[in-house]
Amino acid sequence: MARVSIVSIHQTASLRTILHVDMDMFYVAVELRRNPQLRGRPVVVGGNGSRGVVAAASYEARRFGVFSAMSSAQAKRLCPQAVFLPGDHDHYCDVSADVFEVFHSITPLVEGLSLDEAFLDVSGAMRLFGDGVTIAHEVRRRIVQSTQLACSVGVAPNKFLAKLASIAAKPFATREGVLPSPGVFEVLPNHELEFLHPLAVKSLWGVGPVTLEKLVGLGITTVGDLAEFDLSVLVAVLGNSLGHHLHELAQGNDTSVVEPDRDAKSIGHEETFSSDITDYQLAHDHLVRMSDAVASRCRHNDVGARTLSLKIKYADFRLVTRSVSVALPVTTAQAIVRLLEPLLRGIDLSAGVRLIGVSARNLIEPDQQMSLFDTGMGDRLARNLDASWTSTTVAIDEIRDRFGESAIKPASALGHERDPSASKWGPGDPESK
DNA sequence: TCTGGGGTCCTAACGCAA
DNA sequence: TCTGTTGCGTTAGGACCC
Repeated sequence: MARVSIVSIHQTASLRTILHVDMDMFYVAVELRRNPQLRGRPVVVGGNGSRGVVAAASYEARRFGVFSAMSSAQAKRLCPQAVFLPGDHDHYCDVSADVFEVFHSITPLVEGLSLDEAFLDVSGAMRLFGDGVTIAHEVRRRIVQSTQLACSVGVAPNKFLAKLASIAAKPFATREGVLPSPGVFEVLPNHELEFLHPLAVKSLWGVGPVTLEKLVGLGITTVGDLAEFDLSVLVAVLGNSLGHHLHELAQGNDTSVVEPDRDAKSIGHEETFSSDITDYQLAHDHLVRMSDAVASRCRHNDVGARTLSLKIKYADFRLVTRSVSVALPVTTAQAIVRLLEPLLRGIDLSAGVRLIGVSARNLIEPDQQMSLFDTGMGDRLARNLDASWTSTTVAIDEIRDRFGESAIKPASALGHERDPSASKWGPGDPESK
């Protein structure tokens, strides 16, 4: 706790220097490192099947209009001569660990956003290493030395601007060739708006296709337009949270701090099938396999899940989710399957299922579990508690045998006397609506 | 032969308890 | 005892990010 308060006091100091480091075409660069003969050629990493998408494209491939998130099929049409690689997530994780080791050699205040990018709060490291730009060059030098990989670094007084600055620091692919990149780009204090206001409004964090369409409908195309726009209208159109959020960003304001060691909020696994599924038994087999993958990661992270979700994407891309919460966290595949099985049975598979996903949310660490006994269901369980319940592994059968059917109902129903003829799964049951 | 897989955060509706 | 209010947890869905 003491460390957290020191971090927050330090980071709320009025003048911060934040770095956003983004590896250049990370997955592709890692592949080129172990296959140097591919350098200079268009290379695409991503799902290779008929339903795959591009995870990363080399600058040479981008010249042909290939970008991440595009379907692999379209990428092949645009650039048939590209080398398509399936991707090796485990290897990328290993290389990412080396990159993050470099970040931690500069400052402990490192917040990873993904395998290949992170925020660094270097406000406290400047006495040792020099100003923000000097540190940015030092980070680049150390990463090249340690991994032979290139990165781009944005330097700014807050996270949001640092993120935009790193984009400005990146190489840019055009049809004619790849423009050289500065590698480091700084947004100076008191010059934030000069940098920010000419940018397209879609470059703001939180503006995706849907929000962009609404903003364009209001006549807003640049960040400058947004900054001048009436806040009350913005809130009316975008909602309270997003309206205020974007309005603040447009003024260059972002008070969020660099948060090291953020715990995962959910653990999930999902798969798109090469052909659509209509058979319940087959769907059930996939459910078991994915539950096992999720449970295994939960145990590896030493957490139990109080909420389990099932996600189904139909052949026509309609998406449905079903979830169930339990009083005590689960960590076994058996328990997850027992909870999700009834939800899967309630879903009509006849339209064809393209994707099934399983995720664990409401994650609880073993030492937090005892706090469950302070509330609701916990009181009842506690009276029957013995030492074995401190285990993180709780099988549903065992809960049912020892505490009755109500113990596996949603926590909202716990402690309430409900009509036994009412829905087994409470208000979330689609059958009960 | 359009549209992955890993996540986070927000909102609305609803039921229940105080 | 009844009713309305408020707050909270759960559930479902949507938008967004890399």
